[in-house]
Amino acid sequence: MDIREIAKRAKVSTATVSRTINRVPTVDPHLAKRVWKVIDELGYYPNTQARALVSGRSRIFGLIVSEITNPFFPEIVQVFEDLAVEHNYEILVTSTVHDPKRMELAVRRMIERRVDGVAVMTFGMEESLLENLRFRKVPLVFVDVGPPLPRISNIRIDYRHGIRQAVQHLAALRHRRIAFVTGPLQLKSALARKAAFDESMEEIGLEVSPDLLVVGDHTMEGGMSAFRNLAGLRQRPTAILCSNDMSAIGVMRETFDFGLRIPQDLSVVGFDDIRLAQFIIPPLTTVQMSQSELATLAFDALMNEVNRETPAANGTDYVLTTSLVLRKSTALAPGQHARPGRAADASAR
Amino acid sequence: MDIREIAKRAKVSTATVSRTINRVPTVDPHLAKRVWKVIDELGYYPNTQARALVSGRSRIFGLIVSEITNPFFPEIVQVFEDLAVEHNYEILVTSTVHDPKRMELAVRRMIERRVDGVAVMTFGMEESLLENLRFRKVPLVFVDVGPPLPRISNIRIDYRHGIRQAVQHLAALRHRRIAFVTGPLQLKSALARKAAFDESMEEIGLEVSPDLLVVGDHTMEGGMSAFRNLAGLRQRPTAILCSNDMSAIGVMRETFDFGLRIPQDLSVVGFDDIRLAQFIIPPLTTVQMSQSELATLAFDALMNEVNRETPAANGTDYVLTTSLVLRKSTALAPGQHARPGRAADASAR
DNA sequence: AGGGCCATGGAGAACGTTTGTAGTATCCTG
DNA sequence: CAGGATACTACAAACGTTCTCCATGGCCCT
Repeated sequence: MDIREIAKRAKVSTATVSRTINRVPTVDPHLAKRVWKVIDELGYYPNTQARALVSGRSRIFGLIVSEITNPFFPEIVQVFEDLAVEHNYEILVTSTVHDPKRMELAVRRMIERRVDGVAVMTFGMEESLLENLRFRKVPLVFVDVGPPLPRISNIRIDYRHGIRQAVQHLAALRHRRIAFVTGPLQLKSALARKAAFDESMEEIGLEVSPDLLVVGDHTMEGGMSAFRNLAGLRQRPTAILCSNDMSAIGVMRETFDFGLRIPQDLSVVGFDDIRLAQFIIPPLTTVQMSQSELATLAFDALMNEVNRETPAANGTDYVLTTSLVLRKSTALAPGQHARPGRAADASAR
Repeated sequence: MDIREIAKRAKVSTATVSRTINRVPTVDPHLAKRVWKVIDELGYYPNTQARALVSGRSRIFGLIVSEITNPFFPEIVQVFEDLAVEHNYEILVTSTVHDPKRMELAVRRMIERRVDGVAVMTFGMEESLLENLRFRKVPLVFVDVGPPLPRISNIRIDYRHGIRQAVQHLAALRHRRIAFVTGPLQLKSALARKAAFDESMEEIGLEVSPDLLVVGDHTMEGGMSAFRNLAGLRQRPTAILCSNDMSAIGVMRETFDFGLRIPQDLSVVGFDDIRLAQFIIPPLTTVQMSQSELATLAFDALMNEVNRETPAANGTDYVLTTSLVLRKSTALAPGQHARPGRAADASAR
């Protein structure tokens, strides 16, 4: 069943049917009604591939994430899908699992399907492989790492704001030995988080000794082994800030085996605010980087680019800020009692 | 850049280029080489929509899940995607969020994109809306709930096997008051799990009092409130079997507030074996229903159907069994000491 | 040497839409 | 009532492939 069948039965030309479906205003309302009637009766659904072929727009957006099984991403996928559906777009999700081969393949698949744009939510892995897409003038949106070129948008994340709040929150609770568990250091976003931590500490005159900087990998296991390192220190930290929530959860899990209580014996702060963060015991204080806002910005960026007549020479930037959300995993540093004290001054030495 | 451009530069016809790309064996190796050279030089990628239009096969499979943010599903999506890529297929994932409207829309989208098959992993919600797909002769694969019709496959889940193991495991640990937290009762799979529990209990002569059957909703919050119900009982259960892992995790979280220790004071068993199950404290004993096997079966079912010359009259069935995986959330019932006793006999009264 | 067969390549018709352009009623204006 | 403007509608050419014929040429066999 195709558009011709509809045309025949409605006694009009295929052109009119097409125009009716696409709601071109010049078609006579009477005729349109007749056409719609036939369409409904026959249960006709237009063939998107034929449409795409002639119109040159596939109405598909690619969405590249690094690991869909990482709890951070499903939320993004969900929101992105919602928006896509709403705008009559389809999405092609792909999860690279940190494998350049898969990334390359994903790019090829997207080009073959002639996607109208691609959102790259891998936080700084292998963007070089996307050269091919750029070359073909496909609108792209990155998180932080996109080059300043036409048709390339960036969502700039203000890591500093949230991390600074977290550090100051801990300092206010009289923590002075604050550890930081980084993410994988080849990841740009992990580097940026660490930098934000360093700056925030320096700003309030707190020293961060190398002991207290331990590298993780953004997984729960990474957090667990990070804590084991930290626990082996002569002087353990009283608070740990983690580069993401999964690490924080790993840290918390490991403290359990050491018989430490959170937050009484140790404060823990995460980053991301994945949904799980509010459900663990105790609920995790963390820096929120809204996944739904991120997805929305990415989608809008693509949509804007698609509808733009002439692309901006240096692409467009969008900003996403982060901010601390307080829950139950932080408390006054051990040994500090809740009395007006001068402890905070010590940090100014 | 299209196939004609390649043809011109390689000094052959478009037919030959097409044959070369599709590796039709009748093309002279010499010529083929020449064609490939041009293709590589120009970075030509065939246009999938044009291909799909003429060949009548889109090489897209739909994948409908109920909630991608539910930790059970991302694993399925990942495995399904892997297989799809491997077979040069694309997937259209959609998450219905238990909304019939979204389901209906998803069906429309899939028909418009002319998918070659759809895997419906919603475990028994709103299959009626898929009538439209069946009508259009699109191969479908369901979990348990598909009707016996041509081109409709089913993955039959053997809930009983795993749940029976779980029940017997608990009985062996001398639990007699075993509670069951169900899923949402409109969900077929939840019903099947409950039925398997009932049967398994009856089989070993253990009574299941109505008190101990509490309905949950497959979420963590549901598990939490389920446990609150159970805790209010005159006689609390010593073990709780849950219809899924999220409920179990909720139960465990809530026991924490009641000052109960798991497994010493209460044994908990989940169902699904989501990845998270092994990372919570204590690691959850649960009935495994392998997500990757499920995804693999679903994909293969679709693939088989697509390649079948004449569809089987009643569709095809595949079987997935479940089985208990022991971790740390179960122990001897409280008050029972690890001595050879006659306690088990009591259940035979 | 001539005929027939096989291997291979090419022409061109689909596939189901959109869309520019040309055509035709209908209506208004003078 | 003629003539032109207006408001639609129909025709037909794309879009980029695949695939069915059909043609060509080389080779072998008698």
